[in-house]
Amino acid sequence: MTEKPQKKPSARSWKQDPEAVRADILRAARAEFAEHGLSGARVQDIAERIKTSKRMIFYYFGDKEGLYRAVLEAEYKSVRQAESELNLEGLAPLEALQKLVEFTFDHHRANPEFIRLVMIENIHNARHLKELQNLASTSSAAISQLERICAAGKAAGVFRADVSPLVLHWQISAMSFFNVANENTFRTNFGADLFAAEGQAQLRREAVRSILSAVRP
Amino acid sequence: MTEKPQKKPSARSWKQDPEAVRADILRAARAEFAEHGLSGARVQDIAERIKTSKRMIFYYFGDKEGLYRAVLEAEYKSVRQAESELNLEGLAPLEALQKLVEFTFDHHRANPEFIRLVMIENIHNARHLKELQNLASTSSAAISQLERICAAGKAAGVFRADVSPLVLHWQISAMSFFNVANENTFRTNFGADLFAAEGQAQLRREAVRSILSAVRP
DNA sequence: CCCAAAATGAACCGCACGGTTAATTCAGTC
DNA sequence: GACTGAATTAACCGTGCGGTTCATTTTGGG
Repeated sequence: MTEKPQKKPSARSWKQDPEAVRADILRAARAEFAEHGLSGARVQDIAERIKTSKRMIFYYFGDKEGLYRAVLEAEYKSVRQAESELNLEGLAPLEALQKLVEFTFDHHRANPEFIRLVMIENIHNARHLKELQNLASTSSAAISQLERICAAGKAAGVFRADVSPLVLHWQISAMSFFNVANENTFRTNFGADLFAAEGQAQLRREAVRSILSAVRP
Repeated sequence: MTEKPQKKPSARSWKQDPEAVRADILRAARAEFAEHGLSGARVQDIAERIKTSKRMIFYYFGDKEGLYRAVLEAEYKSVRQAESELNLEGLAPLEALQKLVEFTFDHHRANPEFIRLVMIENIHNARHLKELQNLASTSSAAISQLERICAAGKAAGVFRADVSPLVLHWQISAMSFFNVANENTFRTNFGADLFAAEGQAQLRREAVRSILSAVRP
């Protein structure tokens, strides 16, 4: 379950690889927190997911909330990293916007654990997220992408003059997030069709359509 | 905190009003579950919110999950009731659709406890919602409203021929739900502007715009 | 080889929390 | 006004869980 890349290949090294243990704990904790929430997660169960003891978790992360905070921070960093790697250079504004919507839609779908952590964090009124000041600086790359796209779109006359990048981000996030976050209640209430392959393709197309048609002058 | 309407005004009646107690417990439990989630909620705290004992809760609802289920069911019923009271008779399709979006947006904003219960239920993969077969029959009134609007809109030639009421409901719900559910993380990441009065008005307008412009032929 | 510091293991602790037992009070009935 | 069943209270219980103690092993430096 846990290969250790150990930077210094100290030959017969057998145990004692703090960084790998830390990383293992983080992964296991992410899964456990995403599955059961903060109060629902059991420290014991996190330890049992990997080959370590409860003791180690408190040793490295202090307490349960400290571990939760570490998971949250790592996850946000990783997601923002992925966001920043989307390259929209050289695309016309409408094309760029379409690609951004499709990317966001797909990226949310591909990262349900992150979605669940954000849901959980909202249940807690973002109390823990607020304490992560390291994150404050790196405000999402998606916003700056949208700002560039909007500026270009307005300059080219293909966007309304009063489109707001922030509102656009809100709309794109809303559909992409809801699609994953509320899948279970939605399918229970209205059937599973929208969550099969064709249904998802349709929702993706319609999300693109509603965003693109809303920015037109 | 808890006036009792007692059907039979038996003069000096002092206590012993089961229905009122049940209703009190339900209200207190809704608040507690909405605030802390299923595992985070404390039965003791629910009892302390009103003037009753932990024992009463188990007496009336069996166990913690039974109480949670009762809260969920009552809340869904109440929300569907409110939905069904929206009257769109005599409006042109586009106007009707606009009213429906505005109503949904406002209704979500006005019922944060319901939103939080749905979030919590999604964390639990809708496990408890699925067990509420009483609800299965009464599938949302919003869908049938949308079906009527879409039929009229297509007949009048103001809607695309392939708009799907279900997809439309998905989009409207997504924005309305996200707006409340993710307020805390969104404002932490991107500032509070969108959640002040003017910001909310703007989001409401833009939600309407994106839906209306997406159904046009 | 020795020693201090870091890392780990095993067993333990206090208590909060869901749930129960058993006794008491109330409302209506004859 | 004694009887009955429903409603209510107070006290209790078992244990799961977050967190700790203490001892032991491993690592790296002189």
